[in-house]
Amino acid sequence: MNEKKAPRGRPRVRLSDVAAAAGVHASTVSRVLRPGADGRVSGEVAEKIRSMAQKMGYRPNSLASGLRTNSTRSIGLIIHDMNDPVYPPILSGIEAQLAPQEFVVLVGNTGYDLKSELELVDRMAAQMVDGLFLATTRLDDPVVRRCRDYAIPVVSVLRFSEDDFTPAVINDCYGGMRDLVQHAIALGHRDLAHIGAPQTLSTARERLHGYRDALAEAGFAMRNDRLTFVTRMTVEGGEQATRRLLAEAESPPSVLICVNDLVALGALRACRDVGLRVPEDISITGYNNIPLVGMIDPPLTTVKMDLDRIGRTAGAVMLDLLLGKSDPPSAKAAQRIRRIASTQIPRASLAPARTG
Amino acid sequence: MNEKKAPRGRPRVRLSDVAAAAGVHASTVSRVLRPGADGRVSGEVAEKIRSMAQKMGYRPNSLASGLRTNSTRSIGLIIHDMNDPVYPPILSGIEAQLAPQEFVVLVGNTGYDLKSELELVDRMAAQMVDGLFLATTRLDDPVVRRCRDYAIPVVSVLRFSEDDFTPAVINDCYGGMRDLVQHAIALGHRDLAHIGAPQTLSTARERLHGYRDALAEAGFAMRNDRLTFVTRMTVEGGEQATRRLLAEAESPPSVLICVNDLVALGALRACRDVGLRVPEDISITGYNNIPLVGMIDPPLTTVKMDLDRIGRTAGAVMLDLLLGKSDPPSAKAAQRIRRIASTQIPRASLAPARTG
DNA sequence: TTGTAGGCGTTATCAG
DNA sequence: CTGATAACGCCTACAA
Repeated sequence: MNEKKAPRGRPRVRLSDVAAAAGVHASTVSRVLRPGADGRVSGEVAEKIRSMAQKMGYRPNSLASGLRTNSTRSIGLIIHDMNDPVYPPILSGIEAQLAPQEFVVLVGNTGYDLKSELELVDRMAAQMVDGLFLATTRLDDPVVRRCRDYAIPVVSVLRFSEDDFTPAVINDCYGGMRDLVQHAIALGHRDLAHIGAPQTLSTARERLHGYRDALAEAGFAMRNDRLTFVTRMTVEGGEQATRRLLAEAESPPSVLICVNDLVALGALRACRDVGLRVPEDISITGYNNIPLVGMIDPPLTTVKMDLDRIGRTAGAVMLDLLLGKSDPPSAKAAQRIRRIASTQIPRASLAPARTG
Repeated sequence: MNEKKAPRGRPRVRLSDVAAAAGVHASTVSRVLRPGADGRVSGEVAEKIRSMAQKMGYRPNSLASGLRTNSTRSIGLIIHDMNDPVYPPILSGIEAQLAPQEFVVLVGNTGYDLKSELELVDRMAAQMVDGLFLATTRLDDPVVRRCRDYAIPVVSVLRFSEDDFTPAVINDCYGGMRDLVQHAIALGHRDLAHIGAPQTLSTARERLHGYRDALAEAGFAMRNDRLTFVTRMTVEGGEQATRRLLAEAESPPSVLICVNDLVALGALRACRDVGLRVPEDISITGYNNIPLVGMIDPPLTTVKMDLDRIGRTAGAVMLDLLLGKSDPPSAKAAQRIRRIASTQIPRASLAPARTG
C-alpha cells in the first residue's frame, strides 16, 4: 500500500497549485515569487499569492526553473583531498560568500588523480553547475582547458594557471616565503636548505622563487646540494626527502625551509631519526599553519595564509563573473590574479643560528 | 559581438542533435545511452549512436532528465563545520562510495546554527537532492522532522536521532569510552573526572555512559564534583570547563577524561596554566585522534574512530535506501543503527597513576 | 526494434 | 497588470 516511488506525504506543491488556489494564472505567481521579474503585479494580488504560497508550503523546484533559465544556483569546488587542512577554511569562505545568494556548493575530491579530476568536471558539468572553483590548478592544466571547452566559468583558488583568462585568488606565496627566509637570515643562518615540491604547481614555484630571491638579496648562492623536492606534500614525502638530503650532504644545513607544514613535520621526524635536535642542531620551518602545529614539540615556525579570506574573495570573484557585474576577466589582466597576504608565525622550531 | 549569456563555443549538444546526426529518433538515442532502458536496440544502430554521441561530445543534461525521472543524482551532506577534522574523512568515505554510481555531493556548513541548518535543508530540498546525510543530528531533531515532512531520505552520520525510522551510522562511542576508562583504571587511577558535552548529542551521551559504566564496574561512584560540561567542543570550551573544575575542587583529579581531542587540548592548556604537569601530575585523554595530536607535547592518548568506514557505510546505506534494495528501514529496527568499532591509541598523556 | 506524443515544473514572450 | 502559450532537454508509455 506504499508505492516505492511515492513515500508518505502528499505530493510536492507546484506553482500551478498555488495559482489555482489563489485564483490566478501560474505565470502571475511566478512573477510574484521571483524578485527580478519584469512585469509588476498589483499589491493586492501579490499579497494574496504570497500568503497562499506560504500556507501551502510551496517550495520552488530549482530543477525546473534551472532548465528554463540555464542556471542551477549550484557551483562546484574541486580539491585534491578535504583531509588536507588547507581546504576546509576555503570551503567555509566560499560558502559564506555564496549562501546569501542562495547558491549551493558541490564538493569533489580528486584523490590527487588527474583522471578522476576530469571525471569530476564531467559529472559537475552534467549537473549543470553555474561555475567551478578549482583548487587543483596546474600551471598548464588540461582541466582548465576542459572547462573552457565546456564554457564553464572557472575561478582558480590557491593556485593559478598560466593562461590569460582564468581568474585566480591565491596566497602571496612568493612574498610569504621571502619574508620568512629573510627572517631566518636575520637570525644568523647562513647555510639554508629548501625542500620544495613539483614546479608544476604555482604555489611550489612561488615559494621556491621567494626562497631564491631572499638568498640572492643576502648574497648567498642557491646550492644544488641544499635543494631537494618531494613528489607529494605529505609527512611521508617530507621524511623521505629530508633523509635523502641529509644522507647526500657532508654536514646538515643549519635550517630546513620546507614547502609546507606536513613536509616540515616529516623533516622533523627524519632529523630526529638521525639524532639531530630541533632547533638546537637544526631549525625547521613550514608553511600553512595547519591546526595544532603550534602545539607540537617544538612548536613549528610557519606562515599563515588567510584561507577564509581567500575563499571569500574567490566567492566574490565568482559572483562577479556569473552576475556579470564586470567585464570579461581577460579585459583586465592586471586584476586576474589576486594575491592575499600572509602572516609570519614565529615559533620555537626556528632558533637563532649557532655561532661556532 | 559576444552576448553575455552565450560565451564562446557552440551551444551544448543535445540528445536530439545526436539523434539527427545518427538518422534516428531521440527516443532511440535515449534508450541506447541509458543502461536500464526497457526496449532493446539493435547492435548496429546502438554502435552508430554511441560513436556519434562520442564524436559530438554529447553530455547528458541531468537537469532535464532529473525533471523527468525525479532524481538528480545529487546528495546533500550537512555538517557543522568542515574545519572540525572529523568531517573530512567522512566526506571522503561518502564520496568514495557514491562516485561510482555517478552521484555528486553537496556540502553545507551550518556554523553550529540551527537556523542556517534549516535553511540549508530548504536550499538542498529546492535543489531536489535525492537524499541527505545529516551529521548534525540531535536526539530530538527538528531538522530530521523537516526532512521527513519533505519526504527526503535521511541517513544520520556520527550521531543518531531517537525515532524509529532514521537510519544512522555511528562510531561506537559507548564501547570506545568504556574501554578507555577501563584502561585508565587498570593503570591505577582512582580519582577520575570527566569533561562532557551537552547531552542532546548522542555521542556525548554515549561517551558519558561508557565512562559511568566503566566506573561502576570498578566499584567507583560518579561524583558530581568530578563532572562538568562544555557548551561547545572546542579548545576554548575545554579550557574554560577545566579551569572551572579545577577551581571548584579541593584537589585535582588524577586523570581527566575529555569528551574529545579539542576539549582535551583545552584541558591541557588549563592544567599547564595552573602549574600542573601532564602527565606527571595529571593525565589527560581525548577522543577522535585528530591529526597531529600524536605529535604534540605530550602525545595525546585518545580513541580513533574509523571515519572513512563510517562514511563508506553511510554511503552504502543511502544507496540501499535510494535504489530500494531493502525494505523500509523501520521494518528492521535492529539494523537501523550501525555501530563502527573504534581503536584505542595509547600515548604518553595517560600515564600510570602516582602511588602515594 | 523503432517512432510518436505527451509531459516533468518553471519562465519568457507575446497578447489582451 | 494579467493570461495564454511555448519551450527548456529528456524520458516513457504506447503505437507501429
